[in-house]
Amino acid sequence: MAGLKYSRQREAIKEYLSMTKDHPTADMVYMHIRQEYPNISLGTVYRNLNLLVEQGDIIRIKHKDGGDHFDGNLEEHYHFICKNCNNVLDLEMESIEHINKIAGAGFKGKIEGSSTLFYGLCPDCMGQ
Amino acid sequence: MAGLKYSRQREAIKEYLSMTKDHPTADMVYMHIRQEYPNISLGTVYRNLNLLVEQGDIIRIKHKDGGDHFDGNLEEHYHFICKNCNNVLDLEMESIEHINKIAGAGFKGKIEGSSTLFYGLCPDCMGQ
DNA sequence: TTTGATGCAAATGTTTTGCATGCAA
DNA sequence: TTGCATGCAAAACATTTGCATCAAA
Repeated sequence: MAGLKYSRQREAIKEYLSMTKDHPTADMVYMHIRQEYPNISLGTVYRNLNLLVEQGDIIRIKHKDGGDHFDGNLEEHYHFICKNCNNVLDLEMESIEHINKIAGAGFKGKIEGSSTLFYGLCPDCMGQ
Repeated sequence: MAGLKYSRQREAIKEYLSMTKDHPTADMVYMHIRQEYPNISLGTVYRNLNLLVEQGDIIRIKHKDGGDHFDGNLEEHYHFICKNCNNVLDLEMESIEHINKIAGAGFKGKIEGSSTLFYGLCPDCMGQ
């Protein structure tokens, strides 16, 4: 009954997010896909981004300023936001999945996961 | 030159957030403060919430659905969001501050902090 | 053909802002 | 008095949604 149909727009969005190392917002995705599909609408971009997040094909990153950012990199990794330039970077670091056990220790509910966002100054902004 | 002036509205907001165990949104804060100050405007609530976050008097929690939530509890603690009822709960758990060191290990920038959000099912939603 | 996906535009929900007035210092 | 804070309303954003049409299956 689910019945998901193929759409080239959705494929293009997924493809773009899996290739880029940026962490674009919905609007940035829209701007990019528009180069290939000039008629695509922002609504379609939003619909597909939500769909892809639900399916687990991409990750949604809640950003302090403006809207959400999206990431097509499915390998376990962590994000860093520079408080100066606001860029989102990938961090190369060992897993911190153990924090879920720590959180679950005294909790009567069920911890299914967690999302961590690191912040500070990125390499480029270090020298002021 | 900053010159911050006293305002009873701001005090009321701060007071409310430091007392309640809920994690209200801007609108919920507005509704509550309105009982004491019927003329307060939503704009004032937003202005003061932003101000208090900047000053470190309260914490902003980015929630999946709808707007941000706010917390006046300044002691180090962690938050949990139930994927079923969407409530925000405080978690009693040991510190996981060490993850900042882990993140900083191979990073050329500067990690100043992090925010972690746990999610899953809360005790009330466990039995369906 | 049947039904999900799209483009377009209008609608929604949240947060910010301009401005005249109020109030703290 | 000076100038930050407020109330009000309009504006700015980000995101969602209704609907007629398009295109997979």
